[in-house]
Amino acid sequence: MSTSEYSPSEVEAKWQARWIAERTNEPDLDRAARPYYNLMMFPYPSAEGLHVGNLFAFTGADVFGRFRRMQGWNVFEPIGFDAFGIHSENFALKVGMHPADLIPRNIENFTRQLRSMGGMYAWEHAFSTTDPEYYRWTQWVFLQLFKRGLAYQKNGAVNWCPGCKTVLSNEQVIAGECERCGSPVEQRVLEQWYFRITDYAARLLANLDDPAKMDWSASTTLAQKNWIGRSEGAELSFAAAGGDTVVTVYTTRPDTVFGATFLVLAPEHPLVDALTTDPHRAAVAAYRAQAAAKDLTARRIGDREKSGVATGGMAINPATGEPVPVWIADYVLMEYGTGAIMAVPGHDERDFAFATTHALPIVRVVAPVGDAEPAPLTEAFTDLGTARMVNSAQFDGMPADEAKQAITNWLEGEGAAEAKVQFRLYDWCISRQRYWGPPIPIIHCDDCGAVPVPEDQLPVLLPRIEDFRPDDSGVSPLARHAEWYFVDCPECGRKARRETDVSDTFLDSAWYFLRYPCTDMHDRPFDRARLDRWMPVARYIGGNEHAVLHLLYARFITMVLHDAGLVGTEEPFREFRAHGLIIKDGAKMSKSRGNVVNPDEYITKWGADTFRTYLMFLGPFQEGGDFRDAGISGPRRYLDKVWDMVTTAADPDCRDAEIRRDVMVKWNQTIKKVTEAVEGLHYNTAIAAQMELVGLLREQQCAEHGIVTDLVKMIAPFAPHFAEECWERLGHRSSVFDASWPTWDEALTVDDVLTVAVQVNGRTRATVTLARDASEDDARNAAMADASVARHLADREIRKVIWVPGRMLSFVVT
RNA sequence: GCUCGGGUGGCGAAAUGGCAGACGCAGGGGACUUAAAAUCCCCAGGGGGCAACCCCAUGCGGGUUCGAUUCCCGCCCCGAGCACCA
Repeated sequence: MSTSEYSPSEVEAKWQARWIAERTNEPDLDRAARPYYNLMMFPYPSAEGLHVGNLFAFTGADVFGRFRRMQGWNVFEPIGFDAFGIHSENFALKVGMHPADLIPRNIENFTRQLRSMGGMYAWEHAFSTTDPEYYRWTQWVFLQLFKRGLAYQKNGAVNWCPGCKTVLSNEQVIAGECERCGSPVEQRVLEQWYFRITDYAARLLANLDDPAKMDWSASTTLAQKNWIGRSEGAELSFAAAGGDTVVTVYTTRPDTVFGATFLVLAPEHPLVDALTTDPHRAAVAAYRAQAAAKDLTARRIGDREKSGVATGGMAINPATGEPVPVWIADYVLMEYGTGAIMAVPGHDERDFAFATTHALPIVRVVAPVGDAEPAPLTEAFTDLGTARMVNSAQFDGMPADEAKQAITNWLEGEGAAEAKVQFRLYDWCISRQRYWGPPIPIIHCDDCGAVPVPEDQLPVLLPRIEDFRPDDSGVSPLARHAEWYFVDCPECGRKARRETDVSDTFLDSAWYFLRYPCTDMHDRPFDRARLDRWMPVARYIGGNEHAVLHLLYARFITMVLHDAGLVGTEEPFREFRAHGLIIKDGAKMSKSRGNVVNPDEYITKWGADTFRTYLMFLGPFQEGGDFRDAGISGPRRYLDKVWDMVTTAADPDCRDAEIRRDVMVKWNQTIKKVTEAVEGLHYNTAIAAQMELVGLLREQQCAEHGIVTDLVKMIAPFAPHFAEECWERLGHRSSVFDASWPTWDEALTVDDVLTVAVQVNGRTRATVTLARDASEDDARNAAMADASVARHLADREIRKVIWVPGRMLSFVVT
């Protein structure tokens, strides 16, 4: 290989081969002294290959892993493929291939691309979620939840996409349409499998605020909190007039109970029949039918007209003792709270709109302090802060936030209230009526019910069938295959049927990080002792599009396995950092916009190291950046300069020269700045700082061996092949990633002369050069001696002088 | 509608109370070359001035401060997420 010309293709091929041959990136999982689990979200291997957005995320995570490794950690950086699911299946249908043929091909292409970018991956631990050796244990995870009563079946109204012919989660429905194919979504009732994640709501929420367990990007933590949606309030009882039926409502504003002028039940509420009087029966039945026909999404986010009908029934307000009418309306959701509300139109916007539409009474019970004669309401008054109670009997005059507690206590004494914490989170539906996923390991027997497949009979292999296209029946294509469908019941031996739903891909990805360190084990999914060394994941880097679902499900599954004594840690990810998005032409990269950039051509043209450095340089990693290929020549020129500098530094005829003080200072400053910037994921400024150092070295014509050595180390996380080659040319035999990260001398990060700005009335008028330890008087004398400063101070009286040591001197004059 | 980000040169960006625009791209001028590429040097927010210098400038408007891109209040625009959660 030429020593004078930098040839990325040669350098990269050489080091990629050597890393594999020497197992450079395969830590000893059982004996690592300082284990550091560096995880990135594994990709879905699409037919299009990795795009620049993927590469940006993976490179950013890899830079951090390499940095930690040079700081002396034993870094485990695995990679794999999340290859089950509707994406793969729909694409296979579209191109007329079988996913079992398509996916290996895609994985091969992804593997090639991931190798070419030079990630520090422990390839010996790679897997695909579609490997039977993996999904065997995904099924096992299902059984652990089943055993603990956390997996159950229920009939539920679900979103049905007639295009994809499958159930969609609420978050896959965008404005009433399928997020994937755009078909209008319908409502269907199906029996499905759910995980009881709501049992864990309080713990999942509490841990978010426990710094001993979690240190996550603030935006991600916040998204999870909002998703779990804890609220505090009370359940209040309204006795139906003239009967023993009691309607229980949930409210977060028990202070407003005196203003509750009617009740609203969800149309599906079980008490509707009992409360409806004969004259209203027909209207109620019609309204319920209409609500049932609406798909869930239209009902959730459709027009905001507050429709509803009266039942004719009345209930007694427990605070006022007055009868109030009971209505039904589809703005009240059966899934949340008790499926019934007390409507307080004076202090809730939705109730106000409803009362206005249906001419129901509005009573004000909270008013701002200072409103002597509370004005009639023209809109709901929802402020709580400084408000006080009115029209509320013995509570009048009390601050509203105090009244919340006081009224709950009072009604509790009357047996009509109970304080209650409510969560917005709902149970996780894991059923998919599709083909391309792990079959749910359950056998349905007419005598024994839902029987788990014995663990020693796992995996329940997904059979290769050619007619995997879903139909309109709402049943998985697997049901059409009798030889697979009918089995003997594991308990009684009689003829039984397999569960034909497959599980959600989010289940595959809810535990994959537990499998990575244990892929060599074939008799168990993972090993407690080995996981105790590596878990929790030290740092997880991924996109904020998974802030809620994936990250919450992974936390939930880990928590369940922890409770079962199978995993030592309750929280899987010690640190999580969300990366930004790569924008092109002002928009997120996507196929539909036609602005997707294929990284291959850039790697071929510029080299992976240049491309990596460019991606990390174009903007702050946690915010993303704007991709434009014009900028890539900068990082390449930078590497070329370093290459030349290494050539000089490696020359034995090039004697180490005395290092000038300012170079010494810049060297130490750069190490400090780069170290701190990489630590904070400010990769763009870390690279900028290195460039500054290179600029100064070139200006001084200095290629001192020690400085160049440190520079190569600092480049290494960004341009790993390049750095290995430079390292070798500097005379080293082992990997640069086994060298230690450079350190700096704090005393040498400050120059012995400083430039200090001089301001007069807040405007900079001059700069003066001072010794590092100059006093205020020194600065003042130097400043007064400056002609410009003197002019601005002439004929003025100095009222005040502010001295910021080493930075600036400010005169305040008349 | 609510929540969270963000708005700085021609462009990507930096600076989180102290010289706004580091670093890089694109641009202009020069050197080298028969020429070009590559490389190197210089210039480069806007305006005024021969110049020393001066004024304006970080989405808009106010405020705090000796000093504000940074902190506070109000508004506008862009992006992302959530969506009748009682």
